Amino acid sequence: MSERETDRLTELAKRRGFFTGTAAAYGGVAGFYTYGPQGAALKDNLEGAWRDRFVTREGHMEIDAPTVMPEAVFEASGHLETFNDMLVECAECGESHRADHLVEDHPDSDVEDAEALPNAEVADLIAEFGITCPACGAPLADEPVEDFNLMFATNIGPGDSSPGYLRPETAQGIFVEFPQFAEYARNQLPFGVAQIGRAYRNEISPRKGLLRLRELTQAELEHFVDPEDDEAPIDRVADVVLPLYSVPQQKADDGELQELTVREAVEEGVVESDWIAFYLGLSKRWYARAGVDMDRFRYRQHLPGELSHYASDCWDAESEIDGGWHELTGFAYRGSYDIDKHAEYSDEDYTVFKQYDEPITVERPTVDPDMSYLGPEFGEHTGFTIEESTESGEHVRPHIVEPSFGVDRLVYTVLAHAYSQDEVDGEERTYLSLPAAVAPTTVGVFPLMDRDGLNDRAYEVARTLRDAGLAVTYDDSGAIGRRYRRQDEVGTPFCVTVDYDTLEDDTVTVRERDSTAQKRVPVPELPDTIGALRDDDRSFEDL
RNA sequence: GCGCCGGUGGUCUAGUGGUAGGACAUGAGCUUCCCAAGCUCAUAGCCCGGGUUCAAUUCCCGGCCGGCGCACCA
Repeated sequence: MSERETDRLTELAKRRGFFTGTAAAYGGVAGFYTYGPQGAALKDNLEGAWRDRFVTREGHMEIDAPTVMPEAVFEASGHLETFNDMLVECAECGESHRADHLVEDHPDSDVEDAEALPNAEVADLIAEFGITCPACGAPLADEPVEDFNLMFATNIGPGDSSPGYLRPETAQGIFVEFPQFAEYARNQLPFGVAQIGRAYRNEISPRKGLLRLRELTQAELEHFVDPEDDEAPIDRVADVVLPLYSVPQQKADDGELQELTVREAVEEGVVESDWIAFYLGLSKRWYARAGVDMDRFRYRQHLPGELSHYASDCWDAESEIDGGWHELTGFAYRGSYDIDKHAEYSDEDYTVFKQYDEPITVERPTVDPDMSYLGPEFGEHTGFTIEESTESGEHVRPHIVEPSFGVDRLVYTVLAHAYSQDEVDGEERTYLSLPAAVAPTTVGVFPLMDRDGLNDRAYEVARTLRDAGLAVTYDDSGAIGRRYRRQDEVGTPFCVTVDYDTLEDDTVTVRERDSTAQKRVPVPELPDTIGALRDDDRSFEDL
């Protein structure tokens, strides 16, 4: 898609009600978009499709956690520390730099983790090394080092004694409640907990419409697995071909993708975790059905320096828009990092009890003194004993496999990949070739003429289709061709027209968006037929 | 956050130191028996604040928003 076409998409999105910048009446605010009726419906359908695929059909649990969490949660998760950038601003040119990076990169410096130091100390080091602004060369010695945290801060209740943050990812809402969710899973690994919800990141400079937002929607799945015993069910997706862009390929710098099946990727070790490989396969199929163009799609492995603080390996699903690649989903292998941290910072038990096949006998020191009795009697000389005991299992910390989908980016990709133009009867036509299952409206219903009872009959047909649970738009304004074009622009896959024959034989025409072909269908069959077309149970050609 | 460019009805755009014109879209009506036809009428606009000026949509400064480049993207 050319740059020009992206501009056209943005224009169409605003004009037709997919998305628009928020609060334009007050000058607008960067990084926030409001979905109009079409966009909200599309997004809702994509979320529904995600839920169907990654929750319902996998037997996982879906939960709904708050968007505001107390500070302690993010102390434990590491976001308070690592989601924080140390910035120093040059007084001369105004350029902002990562203060910790400047200190670490200085030739005289042996500091390796400046980010862990207090800001004042980093400022002192800048002065000590005589570090100058990389942009203009002015000394930075007297400039303060300030935190810029990408989390939105707030206060819980009155006053500032109880700080909280808007979550930067939905995941922590799952991790922090892990003990409870494990209980719901009857303490049996593996199990998955999913959540669709908003997350917030106070981006320095949000851009590119829906691709980089300050308030975004994530669909995240945290799959808790036993790293020793649980194997991914890759047989289910073994033959799915993955377009892989691994670290070695990225370093080779020729941009070549490696096309491997899921099974090959695992067996050849290109994708280290069989669980990650499984989700790459499952997701690829799902993306294709959701309307992502598989010719503009790849899985790219994170480079070592790119990995998040919690991840040991990560693959991103990326889509191509306007010649650039954009992340859609991160498939991260988080190890047991998150529940380790919450176990460490809280008093909760973040383990699952794993029963051995055979109980084992161990010797270990036990201490269970009754100090109220022993203390006064023996003073310091309270001892402990070694006892033999039988253990039937052990407490383990599961590893976490996390597919984390950016819903807004998916919406944008699907729209960009659906954007199409062709010519009908010598007239240029713009249409969105959205899959019927995710299109905001499934069927448009029109009277050929707004008279002679056609309108009343058409309205009845629309009513019938709505009663069947279909998303219907009724339109009786202007010429029929104009109404077709309107629906084309919002991606409505089918249009039903009530004409004079309808009054005679109770059939209507069904017109398909992409081909503009038409077929006659009896009205009584219409709800089932349209429903089957939407669900891909029937094809238009076979009508 | 920095630099460059931009901001005129819902959308696209013309133009001006004396408050604006078009196209498309939308609504009403006429016409119209399947793909943005035509006619009539109607609704609707100079991003915000400050400065210069008798007068600012226009010139200047700042802000906000957008595009591009840089930085950033846990």
